[in-house]
Amino acid sequence: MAASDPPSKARERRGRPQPAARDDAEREAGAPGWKQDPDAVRRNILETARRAFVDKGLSGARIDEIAAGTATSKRMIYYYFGDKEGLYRAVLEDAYMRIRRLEQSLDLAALAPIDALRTLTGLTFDYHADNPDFVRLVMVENIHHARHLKTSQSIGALNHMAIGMLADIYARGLEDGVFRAGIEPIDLHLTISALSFYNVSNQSTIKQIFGHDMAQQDARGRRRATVIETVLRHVCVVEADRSEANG
Amino acid sequence: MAASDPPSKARERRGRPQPAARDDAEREAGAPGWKQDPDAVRRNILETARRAFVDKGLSGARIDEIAAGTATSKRMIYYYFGDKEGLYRAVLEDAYMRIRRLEQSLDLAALAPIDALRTLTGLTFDYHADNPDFVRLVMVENIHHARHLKTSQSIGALNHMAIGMLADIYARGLEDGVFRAGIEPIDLHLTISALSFYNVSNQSTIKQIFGHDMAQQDARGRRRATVIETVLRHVCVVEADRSEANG
DNA sequence: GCACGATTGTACGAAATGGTTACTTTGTCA
DNA sequence: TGACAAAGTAACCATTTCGTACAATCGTGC
Repeated sequence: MAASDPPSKARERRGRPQPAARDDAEREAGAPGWKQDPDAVRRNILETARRAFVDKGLSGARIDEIAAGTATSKRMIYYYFGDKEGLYRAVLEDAYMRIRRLEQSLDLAALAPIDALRTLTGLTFDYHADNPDFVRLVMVENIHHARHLKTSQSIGALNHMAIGMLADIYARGLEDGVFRAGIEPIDLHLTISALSFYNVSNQSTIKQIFGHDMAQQDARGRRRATVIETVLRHVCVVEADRSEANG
Repeated sequence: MAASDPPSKARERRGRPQPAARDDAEREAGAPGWKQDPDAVRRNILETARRAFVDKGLSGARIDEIAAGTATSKRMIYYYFGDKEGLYRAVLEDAYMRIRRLEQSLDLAALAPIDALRTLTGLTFDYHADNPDFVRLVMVENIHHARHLKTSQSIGALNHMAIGMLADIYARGLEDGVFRAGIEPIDLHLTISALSFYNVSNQSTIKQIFGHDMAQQDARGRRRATVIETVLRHVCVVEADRSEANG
């Protein structure tokens, strides 16, 4: 196997190759030297690819277009990611890693159950609205029956901890007597997710059919409040203080 | 323009061509004669194409595969639909026509506001669950930024009447004093839609990540009740009789 | 039954696309 | 300074895929 071969899994495992990459600034300046920064090249490719997959879907995205959008070349895409599916899987894994990191940074134990639920719902809503790329990637993956999620090593045993957090909040709320009994945490998660996800995923068709632009700031703000209110009303025993919903 | 040319719009408008098509039964029997049934051929193509687009997306679906799945040939696809996008648009239009027809057949004026809302929500949930193809088509269309919805003549001014019905139900509920004030019908629609849609659209990833199969009958039934309950709790002034949700 | 036009299967072509090879450029160290 | 290895590029190749030309087939009116 020559050095210029596309990296096999064995090769990748053995040790990370050290390709050189022009730093963007240096490249534009036309400076003769470049820094060796494989990670930057990887990230650059990943970001460009994400935009493409998110915009056109897996089959719709074109490797040549992605290559043209990067600071490097098609050769490097195959060098780092093997093939189109490998690139897509890397993009997907990256997206899930991010949301996982965010979840891990959350600590709602200090808040009262109702406030914790309000906060978690608001954050979930905001995350979706602020990261349409993530939403669209998940859409694409669902179109493909989550085939890549299945085969991905790193996402395989992901098991979002959102459920764990929700279960915790819910248990505390039950104990305090502010939440009603008989609700499954997964069900609660589905409700929060659905209301947050749909707002981004179906923006285009909704706008087209109803002329209602959910991306607009004020529409988004109002919708956010409604979603939080809906979730609280669903869980709370009595109509608790949900005057103004905030994160 | 020769007779074998793909039909231009002008030609289609001038008069429907009358292609012959073997009836499935006759074809399998190897009978020499066939009935001329262009509509059946059209429907057959449309149905096969829908399955393909729904399964692989717009770019992922292959014309040759679709042709192989029909009772007729690729030639006829181009004969009737011009090109791949034309075929896709026809599939999309067909899907929206169906849901529109369903909506028009609804008459909830006879029901009390709460019952009407309960019924409408249940029907919406059921329609989505029973027609995953429709849901996936809308997903695909959203991936493509509703580009084809924009350019479609027949869907252009669709303006779902679901909003109108909701507005009516809501107004009556307000009058009766059972619904609280300050809710936008469009907002209500978004909530119902989101909760119904997500359950189908994200089935694959949810199952993969949480091991929760939303297609399962009992899970679906429980979810249905939850969705109805959520909507009612959102709208009703007090916790109305929502013991067991039924359509 | 026969001619004619409508309908359909086959085989093909051109463009696009994923993937690879051969070669140049750049950094480094004796 | 010059040779060598690592990194990068552009041209290339094989295959797929959309779309079409052509001729064979079939129903229908005379």
